[in-house]
Amino acid sequence: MIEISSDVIRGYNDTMILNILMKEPSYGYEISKQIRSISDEKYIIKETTLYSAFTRMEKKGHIESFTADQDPDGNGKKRTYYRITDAGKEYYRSKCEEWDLTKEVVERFIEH
Amino acid sequence: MIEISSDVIRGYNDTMILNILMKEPSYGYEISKQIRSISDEKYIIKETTLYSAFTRMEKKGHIESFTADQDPDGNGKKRTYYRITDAGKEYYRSKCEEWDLTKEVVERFIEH
DNA sequence: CAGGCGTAGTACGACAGACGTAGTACGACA
DNA sequence: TGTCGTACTACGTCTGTCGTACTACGCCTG
Repeated sequence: MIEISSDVIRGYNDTMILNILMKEPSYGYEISKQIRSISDEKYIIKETTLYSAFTRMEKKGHIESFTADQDPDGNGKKRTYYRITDAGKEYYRSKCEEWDLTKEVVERFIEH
Repeated sequence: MIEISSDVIRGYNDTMILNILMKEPSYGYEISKQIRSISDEKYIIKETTLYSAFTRMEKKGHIESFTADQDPDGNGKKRTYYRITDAGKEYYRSKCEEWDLTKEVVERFIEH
């Protein structure tokens, strides 16, 4: 089975994360599971890659973090959630446009 | 105008170069011009990126270098040409397959 | 009741590939 | 004479990914 190498997807980790956050705020572990399932197990993001993406994107102002209880019934456990900002949405949309262009260009160098 | 960022195309520089070398042996400057024109000026590979790709790919055994005269009439000037090897062809084909998969996966995270 | 698994991360250093900057060298052409 | 196009090379920096390792809590099972 062919695997997706991270160098290929490198430019799109942030975009994938943002795509998930466009629907609703979420947190690391959940996002990682979603990427895995949306891609049919074809792409599994590494923990370190994911969490360093959060730090980077928060610095850039594309996401915001907040903590919330793990259970609604609220035992003390907290999780770090992330929410996409307006700047993040803007960035996500530009990345989508960029993708269409990139896809078209790369395709010219691919033989089927 | 949207520009293709290098992180996106990162995993495909080698593939693009190999695509050009699949047709015939070529050399740095010429390959750079071809990438530029095939992509309609949308992707311009940096010199340093290109030449370091040659070194890397030669080490991996995907390409071979040889020198040849710049003009067929042969004044002393030489150029370094590169030729794709069998291993390089194999690698190129696998990258093309990988691309199809990657494209499909990334697309699931893109909104149009 | 001990140990493993799932959940939910953090810390740290290594590495590869792309990039910025700069410099070389030669010929054509104005 | 100087600039443009051709055809590179050298060197150091930066960014993002990855390997490894460690913490901590709760649940389940033997």
